[in-house]
Amino acid sequence: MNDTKLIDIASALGISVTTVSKALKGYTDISKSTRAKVLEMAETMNYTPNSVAVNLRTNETKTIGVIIPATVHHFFSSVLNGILEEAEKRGYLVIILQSNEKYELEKKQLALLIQKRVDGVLMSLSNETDDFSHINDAIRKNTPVVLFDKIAKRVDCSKVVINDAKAAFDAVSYLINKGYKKIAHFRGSYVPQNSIDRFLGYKRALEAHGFEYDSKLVYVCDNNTDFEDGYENAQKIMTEHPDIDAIFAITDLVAIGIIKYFNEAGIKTPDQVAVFGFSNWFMSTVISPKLTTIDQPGFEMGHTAVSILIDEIADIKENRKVEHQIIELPTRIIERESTVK
Amino acid sequence: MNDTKLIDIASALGISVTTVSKALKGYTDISKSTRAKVLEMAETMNYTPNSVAVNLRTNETKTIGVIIPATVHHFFSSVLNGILEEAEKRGYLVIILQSNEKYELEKKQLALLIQKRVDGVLMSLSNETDDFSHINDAIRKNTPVVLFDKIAKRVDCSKVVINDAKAAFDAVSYLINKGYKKIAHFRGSYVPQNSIDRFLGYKRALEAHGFEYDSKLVYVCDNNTDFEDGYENAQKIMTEHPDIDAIFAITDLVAIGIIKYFNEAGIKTPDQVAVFGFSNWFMSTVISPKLTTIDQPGFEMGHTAVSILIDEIADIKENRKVEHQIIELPTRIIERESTVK
DNA sequence: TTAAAAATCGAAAACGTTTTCGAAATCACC
DNA sequence: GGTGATTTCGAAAACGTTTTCGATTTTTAA
Repeated sequence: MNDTKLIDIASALGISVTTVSKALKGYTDISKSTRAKVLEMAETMNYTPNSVAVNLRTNETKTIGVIIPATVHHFFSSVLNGILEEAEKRGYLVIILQSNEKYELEKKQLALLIQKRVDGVLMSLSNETDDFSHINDAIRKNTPVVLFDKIAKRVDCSKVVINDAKAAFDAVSYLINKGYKKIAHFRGSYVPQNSIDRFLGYKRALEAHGFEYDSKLVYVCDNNTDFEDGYENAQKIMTEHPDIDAIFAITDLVAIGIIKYFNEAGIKTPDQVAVFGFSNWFMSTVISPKLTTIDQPGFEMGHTAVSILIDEIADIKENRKVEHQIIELPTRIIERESTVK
Repeated sequence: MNDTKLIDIASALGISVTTVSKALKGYTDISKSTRAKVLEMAETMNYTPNSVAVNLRTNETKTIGVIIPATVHHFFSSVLNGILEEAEKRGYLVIILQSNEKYELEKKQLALLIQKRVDGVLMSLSNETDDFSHINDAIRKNTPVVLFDKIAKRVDCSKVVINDAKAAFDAVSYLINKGYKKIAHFRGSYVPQNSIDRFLGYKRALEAHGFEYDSKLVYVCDNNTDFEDGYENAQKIMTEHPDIDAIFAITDLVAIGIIKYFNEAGIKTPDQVAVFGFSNWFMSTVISPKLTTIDQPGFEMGHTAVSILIDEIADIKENRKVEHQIIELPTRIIERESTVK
């Protein structure tokens, strides 16, 4: 019922709270005999320290906060797994918050976390976020922040990302090298950085290989909860530009929508039109034909983000200067059926 | 840099900490004028209370813990979303832990959470768990626990579940009513309750409709991370029992594996063999033919679990007697292509 | 035997709040 | 102007630890 505290052990043994505390923490100025007695009594009384009291005294909570923009799905699931695993390994607990792509909520949640005295926070920015003062505030208050995936270049902190532009460049170059001639792009909406970067990678790859960029071959898919967007735009592009032979989609989800339409419309993939996705979500092996895509290492991203954060927490605690790192995780092409004839 | 505390406001205003605290919390024994001064000063000094100190004093953390057995994927993603949304609405933070289906880890994590003084915990049990003393311990220490999805009947606490046996019964009855005559079952491993219950539902449905149960038509799929298990067992059953005309799979994942094999082997679904899944994961609409399945309301499960937990927390705080509830969320059949000829 | 050194312990302050309870000041009323 | 009621404030204890620093005891060395 009532948990036992230091003072319970102390009075049971007729010694002071100080001695009990020191004995439990292995201080050397306690004799082996009383130390043994304390340990035994703590064991039988089933003592566990009250973390809240410890936190107050030591001014650290061994807890990190995580703010993700979107519903826990697909890519963020992997990141979350990486975060949880590494945090567990390092002895940290993790508090999760979702900003639902809202700047105001993100700001409020960050304030909540630092009020909660988390030792650090991991964030992936909402699509709306273009003011970063809340993040700078947190850092100024000595709560380190590391950004992952959806970052802002202008804020001075550690980041772990993939190179979206390069990954997209590679994808489109791959298609070109495979002999595809008229390659469309189904892009995301205009604000998020990775949407922009993937689009730029597409454009640059075309230009680098002497293809001319045609803005009419770029379609916008801004719904990222189901594949209807890809489906409908696939239908549209095949009436407007029936002679395309490949589509680079911003997301596996969009790519799935495309393939579903093609399958229903009797358009052969990849023979008539190849499809290239992005992220390597689980379902990309479920669809038929299996989807060629870019592997986005979510698990590693979570892992290294936590790792960097905890290192920075230690640096701050020890009054060392913290060196911000920008880690760019490698992506790679996963070649499957949707692009090989 | 250094956050401001009550005493900073107090000394800036030349009043006591007590008065500041009371003013901020709206006590009525503070004059409107000093209250206004305090509020303004708190605003300009950018005061936010130190939650750790508050927690220590008030003995509550406004935080709940969640322990899930498996990697955050598929079904648990939905549950997690429900949990996060409802917790946010009720003003609670949530700490997430994964037991990786290990009893020892689950036990350790639960201890960690109550040491952290979370106000309550939500758990879904690991497959290994068959001793529930850790849960009873938590409850005895006045930390309410509510179990969801993977529960234990023998522990006395609130639970939110679906009726796996009934859902399976409904699924198989549906197949029978559709005219399928020889229905196999791809079950899960032998320990988890829902694996057992779904199997029982299958068996009872057969018997209830005058079909005879044949244990040779039951195959075990105990790998729940990919669909290879379903794929391989589909291959196996079609050589051992080529005359089956339907399979009820314990999971959408298994069902996907079956369909993938059928697609590759030229076995028509549903014309030759119908396939019925379980859970209504996103990918069940990605596969072709689209999968008929049981909708398992993960989001609602998370929602109501949090709701019940927070109510119990309040009950305990107010010294009311807590009444444990067993909530059984409704499931329903989602009819798609894989079972309609 | 004695002085110095080492070993062992505990009082007390501190972390930042909240809340009880009593004191002081102000008010209302006759 | 005196009494009682009301308003307004603050001292202090409490939440459960950790850690400093000094006090006491024991051991060692001469």
